[in-house]
Amino acid sequence: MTAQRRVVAEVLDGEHVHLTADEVHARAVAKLPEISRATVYNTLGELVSLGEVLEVSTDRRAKRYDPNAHQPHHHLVCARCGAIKDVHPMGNPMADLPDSERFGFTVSDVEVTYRGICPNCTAA
Amino acid sequence: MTAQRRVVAEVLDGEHVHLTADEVHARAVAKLPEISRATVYNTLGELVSLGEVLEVSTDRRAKRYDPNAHQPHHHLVCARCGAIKDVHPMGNPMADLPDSERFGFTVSDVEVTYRGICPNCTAA
DNA sequence: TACGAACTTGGACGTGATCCAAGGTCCTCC
DNA sequence: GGAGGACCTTGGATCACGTCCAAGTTCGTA
Ligand SMILES: [Mn+2]
Ligand SMILES: [Mn+2]
Ligand SMILES: [Zn+2]
Ligand SMILES: [Zn+2]
Repeated sequence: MTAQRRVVAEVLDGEHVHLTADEVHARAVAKLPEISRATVYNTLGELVSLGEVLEVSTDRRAKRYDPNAHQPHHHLVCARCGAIKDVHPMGNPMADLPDSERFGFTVSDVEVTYRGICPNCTAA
Repeated sequence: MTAQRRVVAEVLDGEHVHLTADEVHARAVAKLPEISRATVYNTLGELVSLGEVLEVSTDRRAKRYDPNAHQPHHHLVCARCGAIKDVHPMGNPMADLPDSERFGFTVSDVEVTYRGICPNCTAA
């Protein structure tokens, strides 16, 4: 556990957000000025392998890193400004895929992304 | 309607597949040797705007172009080899998001991606 | 035939991510 | 304390994918 890794972990800890690697880097630099982008990428990659942080790809821009890894959830994304909310749809989407639609796959995961316009963007 | 556009449309027509722009280009070149990548990108972009073709982003690699634009469906993806199947889960995932989980958004779309291991990759 | 709109082309450019060789830190063993 | 080595960090090079752009081409119309 180096100072660099601690800082990256701190940036993500507790905050219920979805930051890009560059945003994590910017916040890390505020605490440890000389931390490099490469180290931020390395550390984020390790946290993802450890299951402490999730990668979220709601658009084709930068990946976002989600520290809310222990409570399963899905995402609601504003198509205009990119704002992201954690959501918990009812039911179990996995159970909604009949065997006849599984083509022999061993299905292990399902990811649901809702899209729409957020209140801010609706007002503007 | 130029020869180039016709060829791109032909490559996608009828086939129930999910090709990358490069794969479309490769197949187009087989029919019209001097078609350029730029034109393939332009034409795919137009087909997407017209609603004739869907963009599918199941991973962070190249976008895939899906001519099955008229029947709503979701995708089942092999985490190992990337194979993609069209699937039709039961129920309406949109209806499963309670108002209390919408945060004032106007929700217009939902995208469901199942992940697992395909029979080929399970065998190997 | 002359003109102009629309299309095509190859290559330059942009973004996000990964790779890599060099240098630094720190623990262990003598 | 000093040498050795494992592991980490760094900046810049490189990569993949996509977009942009200026120049050239095609083709319908007058
Ligand atoms: Mn989240
Ligand atoms: Mn499809
Ligand atoms: Zn918004
Ligand atoms: Zn597979």
